[in-house]
Amino acid sequence: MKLSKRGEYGLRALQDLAARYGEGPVRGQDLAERNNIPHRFLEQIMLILKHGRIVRSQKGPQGGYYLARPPRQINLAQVVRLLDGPLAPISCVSETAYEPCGCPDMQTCGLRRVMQEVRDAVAGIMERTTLADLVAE
Amino acid sequence: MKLSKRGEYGLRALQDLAARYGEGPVRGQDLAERNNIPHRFLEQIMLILKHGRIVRSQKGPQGGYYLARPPRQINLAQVVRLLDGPLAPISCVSETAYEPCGCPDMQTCGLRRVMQEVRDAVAGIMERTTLADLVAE
DNA sequence: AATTAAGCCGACAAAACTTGTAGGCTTTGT
DNA sequence: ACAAAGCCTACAAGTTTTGTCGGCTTAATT
Repeated sequence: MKLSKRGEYGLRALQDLAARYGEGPVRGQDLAERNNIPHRFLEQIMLILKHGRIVRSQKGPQGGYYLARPPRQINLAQVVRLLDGPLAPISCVSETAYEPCGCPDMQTCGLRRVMQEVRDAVAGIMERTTLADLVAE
Repeated sequence: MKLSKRGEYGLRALQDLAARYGEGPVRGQDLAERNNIPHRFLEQIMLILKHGRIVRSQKGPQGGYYLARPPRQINLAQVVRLLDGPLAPISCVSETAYEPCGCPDMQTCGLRRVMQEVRDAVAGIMERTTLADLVAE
């Protein structure tokens, strides 16, 4: 049930960007140092976030990264799905990556019911929480 | 946020054992076949569950595995923690395996607050759900 | 125009974890 | 004695994670 470092670093960097929203691009170097993230690793993560249209970037001196939308419009589920894949604990309850599981009868599978409940709880929290919520006091 | 096959297989086997609680030992072979689990892999998993005092076993012919306690007294959190480790998405919100994270200020870390919420939701469901609930119609 | 600071991109690599398999041992019922 | 089961350790292939590296492109500044 773990979030990868990639996911954690990405969310931390975005939290940082959200706190500075509207102040122009933030250097990857600064993001890395402030949040104790290996710089070159973070670079890769920011690239994924860029391709996922979560952030935009500016090249050259005074360049850096900034959020593609206001913090309120970016929720954690989008980010985690992008960096860590589906939220569901097992794929037979995944909304975004469904696959049948090996249980004898899917209708009566108690395990499936519970895992569905877990998925819904996690997705619920992550979908209603935005970067703005992370930054709010 | 995924559960490993090890965890999934273990839970499936326990669900099976719960459905047959009181009927004596169930052969590993049968558990494996009914639930589409590789037999030798399941053997390892059952061993972990045995050492974790979730199941007991009987050697020799007519031997097999059975629950160490009534299904109602075994919750999913115990099992998942044993087979898959801590429930917390990041270790700084783990009850069973706390470690400080790299965020600048732990008190004001919004990410930590949300991950705490996720952990509590997952742990809540898993702790209040027992093997008996899995089997109930 | 040259310099330099930044991000972009692909390749690579060590380490850890997952998902098993295999061999041989021990226990126990018949 | 025999056979059926679990116990235990070791190993191994494949995948994922967690990065590192080199070089390229873009753009601001001098």
